[in-house]
Amino acid sequence: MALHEPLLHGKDCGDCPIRHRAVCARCDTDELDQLEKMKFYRSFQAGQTVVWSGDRMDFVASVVSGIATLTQTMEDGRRQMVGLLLPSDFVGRPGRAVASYDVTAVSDLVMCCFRRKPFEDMMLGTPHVNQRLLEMTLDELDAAREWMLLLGRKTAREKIASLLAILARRDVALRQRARGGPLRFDLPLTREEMADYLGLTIETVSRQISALKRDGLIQLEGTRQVTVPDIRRLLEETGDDSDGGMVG
Amino acid sequence: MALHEPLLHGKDCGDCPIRHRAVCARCDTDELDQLEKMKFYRSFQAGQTVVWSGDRMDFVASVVSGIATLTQTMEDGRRQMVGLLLPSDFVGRPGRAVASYDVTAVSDLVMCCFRRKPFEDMMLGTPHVNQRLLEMTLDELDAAREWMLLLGRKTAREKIASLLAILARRDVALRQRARGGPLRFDLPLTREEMADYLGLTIETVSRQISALKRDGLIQLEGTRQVTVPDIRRLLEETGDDSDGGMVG
DNA sequence: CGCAGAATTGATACATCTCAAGCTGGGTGG
DNA sequence: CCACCCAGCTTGAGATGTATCAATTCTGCG
Repeated sequence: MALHEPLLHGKDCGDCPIRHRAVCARCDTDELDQLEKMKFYRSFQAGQTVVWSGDRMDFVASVVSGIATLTQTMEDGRRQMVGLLLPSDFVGRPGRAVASYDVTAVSDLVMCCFRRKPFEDMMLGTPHVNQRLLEMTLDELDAAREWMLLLGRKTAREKIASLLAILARRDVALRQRARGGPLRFDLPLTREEMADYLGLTIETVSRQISALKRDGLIQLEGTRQVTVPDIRRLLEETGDDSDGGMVG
Repeated sequence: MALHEPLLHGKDCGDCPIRHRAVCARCDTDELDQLEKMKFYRSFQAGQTVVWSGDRMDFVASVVSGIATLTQTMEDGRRQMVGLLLPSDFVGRPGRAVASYDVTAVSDLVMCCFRRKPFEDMMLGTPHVNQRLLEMTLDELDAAREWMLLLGRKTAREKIASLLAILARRDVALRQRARGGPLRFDLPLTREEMADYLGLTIETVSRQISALKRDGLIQLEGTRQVTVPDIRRLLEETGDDSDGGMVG
């Protein structure tokens, strides 16, 4: 296990790629110093489990790079993904030492972990971590509620289109591409992971992706690289109000 | 409109039935005084809309008594309930003046409203409201994620059983009934509201309730009053791990 | 080159939706 | 006090979307 967890100690928060978006976003230099003392980095390979639901978890953490998933599993094996964790997202719950969900690295992953006790103590003293964490939690709650609409009411085609639109949007945000041009990005998830996220089977995911391809809404290079020639046409398939802030 | 909104000003926070569970739970007397100055009560009749999604909302609020729902509606009319608001639950998002969801009173409802601006100002100064709101938001996020599993992976029968179990549990908590005995409670929701909550049609809700009745898992008095002779048998139908803290 | 996991495709089953009647119970007006 | 009415609910029959089961076919990689 230690093999895959090289120590990245001493890395300076000032150079951190998620400094301005993570739970520490509002901290001043004093507070950052405090955090530095309780932090340590951990790395995971794609496919590794970060924690199992029900396990004790002595830290909370921010995703620094890579992607992780939060999933729930029923006794008979049915699985539902309940969160997709991207860089700067927060993992764990202050005040609760036991994980509520399985956390899995779907790509190579680096996390910035804070020892639970000092982190909780800090939250009592300084408001900045609290305020930022509240803001992030409210955002996650909104995202979860949007996903509830998707899971409860959307058709399989709408579900796939919605997921692709979200991934495309994320890429737009990252790479600041010109508006209106074709978008290209890599799917970070396997078909099975997409199925778990969307409440579908792997076969239905595959069929709907093929259908979107047939209809010219997307193109595929291999099985992972997606090109969206016209994002507006894809958005029309999501079932959402047109123009969710994505185009002009 | 004023007809249905009698002014309940001046009511003392000290006597408030949700004093110890709402967003103000951790406030000291000074902070309560501050809140008293920005608060006002509003009442709604069953069926009334509190706010429409997209509307400006100049307050945030706590449910004092009654039940409200949070719903999203798609352009073609498909609806998904994304939250059920019970006494002490919080409505609105600090820092956002526009409602994200439709809020509807499903029973007669009293809300304790705080004017937005002073409330937001207070959150910057004192940590207690912030801390409590974070805790409540994390609880809501957990509930939303549990609901994602239900919406994405559970069968219609499991969905109905899960909802009934939750309502039964809530009643246990309120009335502190003896363990093991039969439970009786009133459904706060119509079949249509249940359908919107569970991602089903009204007909499927009705059929599954009839099926649970046929199988002796529940009894019905009229259309709203439910008796659960053996809660464990009902819990077995939810698909969840047995014994979610409900029975000793 | 060939293998194993991932993905696609096909045929069929089945759960839930849709459309269409009825039913029920509580309220109202004659 | 009864007849009626209406919203909410139930039940039925048939349609449909997605799951299930079963082969193939890709794809990346040793």
